[in-house]
Amino acid sequence: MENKLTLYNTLHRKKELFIPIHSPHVGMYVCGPTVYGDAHLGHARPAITFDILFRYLQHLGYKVRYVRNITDVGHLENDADSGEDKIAKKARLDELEPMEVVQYYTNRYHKAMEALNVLPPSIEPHASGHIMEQIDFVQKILNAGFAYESEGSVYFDVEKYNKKYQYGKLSGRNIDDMLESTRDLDGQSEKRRSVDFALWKKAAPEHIMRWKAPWSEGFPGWHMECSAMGTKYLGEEFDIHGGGMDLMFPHHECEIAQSTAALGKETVKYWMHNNMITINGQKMGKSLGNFINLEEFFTGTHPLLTQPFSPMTVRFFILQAHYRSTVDFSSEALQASEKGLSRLMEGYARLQKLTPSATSSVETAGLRAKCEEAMLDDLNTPIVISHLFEALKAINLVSDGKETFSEVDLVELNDVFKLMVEEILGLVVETETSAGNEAYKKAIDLLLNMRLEAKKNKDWATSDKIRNELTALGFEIKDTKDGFEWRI
RNA sequence: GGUACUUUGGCCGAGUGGCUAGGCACCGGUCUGCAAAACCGCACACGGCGGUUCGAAUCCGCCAAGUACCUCCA
Repeated sequence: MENKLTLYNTLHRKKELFIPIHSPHVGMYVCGPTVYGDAHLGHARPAITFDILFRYLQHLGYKVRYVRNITDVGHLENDADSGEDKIAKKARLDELEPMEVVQYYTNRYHKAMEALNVLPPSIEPHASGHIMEQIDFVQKILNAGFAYESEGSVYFDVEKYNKKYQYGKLSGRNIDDMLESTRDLDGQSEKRRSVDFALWKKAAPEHIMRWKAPWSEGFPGWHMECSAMGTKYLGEEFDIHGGGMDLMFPHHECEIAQSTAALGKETVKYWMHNNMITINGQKMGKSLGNFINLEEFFTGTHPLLTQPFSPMTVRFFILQAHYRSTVDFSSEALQASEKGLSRLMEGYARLQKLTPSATSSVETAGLRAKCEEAMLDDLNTPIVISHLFEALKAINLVSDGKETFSEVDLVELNDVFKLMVEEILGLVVETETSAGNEAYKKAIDLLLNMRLEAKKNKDWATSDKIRNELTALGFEIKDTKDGFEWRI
């Protein structure tokens, strides 16, 4: 497969040419949500970022197996290896079975992703459904000598691992510094070192989520699931592992250590991380209490929002920034995106209705190559969008009858827009298509046709009455050369 | 304290050693019965101080401000 896709590899801090291990197959693993609460804007970012990558790799002709997990066990509340399981806590508070909590939020996550037009992954494994694989993985690490048992729990021996391999290579951390800065906190823990992390935890008597293992009845450590499920479905070596930047340490660092310890080799070739979303310059995070649910965006029911924003607006907003930049949220920025998106989508709709002329009077031939080039350069979606807007100027001029497109150019332009807008950026026109909706649309058309008649007869009073009252109801009426357009 | 990153016009947000990113807003114009939409034009941006260079916002150094990670978070 010939292409020049470059991706930024966090492991080496630079863009690298993407060469799959087993072309044309590509294996891609992305850390999914811990399902103990509603999805928020922060969840939308990796989902959309890696959705773009998934779509684009397929466009390039690769056969992609995309695995995105659901974390439903092992993710603890507090410092690495103590505190309550997040799911269990939510279940206790709501008086539900843990799996009820999991199912409820998984369903809601799917619904939100669908609204954002995020394609479902090829496989969506649950941590709780892969306990056996995780136990096996822990056993492998023990057998390799990089873990120890303590009071029924199993911990990863970071110091010993670091003597043979390098712990901290992904996040750029130095183990000696880490040991030094935390040494005085050590003492009564069952861990030998504070930097060690849990592979298996013995369950406390009141802990309801528990499974039998050789060491105790308990549950796997948080980092275990990704190592076990990633290698199960994608093999001991696979191409891409993605996730939010905040997962780089400790989660991904520990994953690397686990896999390398158990298998004796590097598992992931390209590590990719999307940046964070900020609110007023501050990271959106659970502990800060400043995160906004996706549903609140869609309904506009959050104090920071001045109005509802549609899923496509949110998607477009995220795509207008590069995935490795932080993007600062504000109602103002969202409004700008909303307007920009509707201009883009209206222009695209107009394009599909244009009629060809004998020749083209404006140049748009380079659009496809320019868009591809931007995508190949580490998925530069903002540049793709800027090229589309430039082409939009030509489209609008032709639509106004000021310029012309030849049939060849028109077909090409339609093709590129369909490819880039719909298939790669995944932007779709948001419309409801029920029968009642159709009838309602026809009724509006009828009214506007009556207005057209009135205009012909220079009956401005009637014409303005129709337009003004529709405007008052929230419609936007635009007169065109030979008719009208409207939207709500 | 350690590590990393960021700093671009009113707002958002790309980018390259010399060539207009783009969007939104504002203002002016074309069009229109009036408007809206569309189109055209407009602001002539790159944290500060030095250095490298024929030339730097883009490379290097120092400084300043901010953010993130080092605990859970996408």
